[in-house]
Amino acid sequence: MKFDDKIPIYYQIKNYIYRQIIVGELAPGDKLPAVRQLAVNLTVNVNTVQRALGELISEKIIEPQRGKGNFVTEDQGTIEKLKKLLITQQLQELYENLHQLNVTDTEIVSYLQDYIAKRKQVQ
Amino acid sequence: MKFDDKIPIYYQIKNYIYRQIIVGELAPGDKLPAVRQLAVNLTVNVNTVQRALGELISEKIIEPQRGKGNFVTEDQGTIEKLKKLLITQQLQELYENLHQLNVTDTEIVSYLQDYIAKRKQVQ
DNA sequence: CCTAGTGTTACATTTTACTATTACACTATA
DNA sequence: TATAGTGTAATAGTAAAATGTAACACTAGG
Repeated sequence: MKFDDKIPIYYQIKNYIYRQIIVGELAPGDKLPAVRQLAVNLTVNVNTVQRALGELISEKIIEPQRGKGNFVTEDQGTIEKLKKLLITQQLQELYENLHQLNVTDTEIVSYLQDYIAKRKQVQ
Repeated sequence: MKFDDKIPIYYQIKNYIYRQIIVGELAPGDKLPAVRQLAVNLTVNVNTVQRALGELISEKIIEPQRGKGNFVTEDQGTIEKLKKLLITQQLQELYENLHQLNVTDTEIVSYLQDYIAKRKQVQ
């Protein structure tokens, strides 16, 4: 996996697992790959994987079972809330960053529409 | 100044100066605060400021004059290009991150509109 | 010429993320 | 009960960002 060298790897792994859970690649109750396997897949160290998982455990997104593995929470509400939170965070980041560049509300929307339209042309 | 501890400080300083130039707080030809003064203002080390300025110099956004100071480029075109680049980068980041969460093009736009509408209510 | 203000650079040190390695604890199963 | 698969944790080492400090080079003005 390719990482952004401006952001801690453990943090990018955390978001990677967030995404898998939200899109259903990892369904509620599913067992995650073993930490050593994840480390190999992502070409990072076990401790780095563990640091990411540790935060997911604190947030009750996954539940560890010693000797068995890590499992996605069965609580669908938690996952729904997570998805909404992540979306809102993304929107907030865009909004604040563009406002700091003196872009107005209406411009933000129209710029986004232009951007999406341009993407479609290319594809 | 408050920094995000997930992103290098020098990088955040670079973006901070980008913003000041784009919104005109620093106009073309303006002299930036002295590096030691910037270090005090931002409560960071001179070398950290210098690292941020070094990249801005490489990008021709500012021009150093030894013994005098650092000056914003007089080339308005460079600044315009920079603004467009930053906006596009922000849009791309939002787009890709939300798509990874299985959010469709139309949903992205409507979520953004909702977000802006909600912000207005609060204010 | 001297001094204050400026950019530039170098060095040692500290901090943190990450790695490599090893060990320990628990579970399931042959 | 032995073994393989799992999570958990500790230790030591490396790399990069950031700091503290100092020195050097250039400019302007008295």
